[in-house]
Amino acid sequence: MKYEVKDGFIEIDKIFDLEETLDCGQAFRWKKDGEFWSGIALDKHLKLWQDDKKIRFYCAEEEFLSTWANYFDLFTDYEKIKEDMAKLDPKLKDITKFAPGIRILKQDSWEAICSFMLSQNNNIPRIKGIIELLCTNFGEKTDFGYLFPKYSVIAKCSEADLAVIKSGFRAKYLISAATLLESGKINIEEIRRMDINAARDALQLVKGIGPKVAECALLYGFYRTECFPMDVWMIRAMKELLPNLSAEDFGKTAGMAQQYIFHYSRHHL
DNA sequence: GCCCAGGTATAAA
DNA sequence: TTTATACATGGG
Repeated sequence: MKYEVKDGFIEIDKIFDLEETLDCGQAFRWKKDGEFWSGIALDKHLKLWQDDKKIRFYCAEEEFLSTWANYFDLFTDYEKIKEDMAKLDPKLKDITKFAPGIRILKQDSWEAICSFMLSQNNNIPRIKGIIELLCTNFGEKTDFGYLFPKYSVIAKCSEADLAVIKSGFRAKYLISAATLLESGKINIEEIRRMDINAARDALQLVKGIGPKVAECALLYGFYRTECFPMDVWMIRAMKELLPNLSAEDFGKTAGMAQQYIFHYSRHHL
């Protein structure tokens, strides 16, 4: 990973795009303010900037290397992934070109579990709003904003306590996940080590996690890129654009491919 | 007002 | 085992 240490920021070549990556329905806490993107993830705050040639990370070199380089998946060659996709089906070339700067973020597991439980039967603007309320009401306050709340805090909550986040019927799902994690009946690190089907089964012990949310949580929260979340958009895309392809055809890069297809289908179907 | 949203739990067939 | 319906809330 090539990078330059400048005065107050780390600069890299523009090997991905901030908007396409931070606002494509995989993460919900990044905001654009003026010419900067900023957000809180992994209990840290980051401000970012980009132009046609460069991306800047406003943090120390140590934090860039220990945290953000991995979070933004900078060690993975997405150009190679897109080339392999184009070989699978010529239509995939147009699909990747629509948002060539997408990357799959390596998000916190618990936050991803919550985010995609909250996403069910819901729309992206409101998902963001609910997560914001969840953080401001139950997350630790820092000088740079509210952290994503720990599951130990949510495990102590009643549905009535969670009414303030206006998540509706999804509140009990958050409590179910938090309680199972707090009790040790499911464990993030164990799920990380499981084979993919055992991991799916473990997550679906939570009330509120079905096949789709489990797939999202494993892709975005555990970086299991063989996962291929199928929602209404993906079902339409696969039917209309790629009827001769299935998730298995993408192999270990299914999740990456899915994100390009999802983004494209939301804007073109 | 109306429709519907990156689904799932639950009941019924 | 497959299919239908309720679900809380608010964005568009």
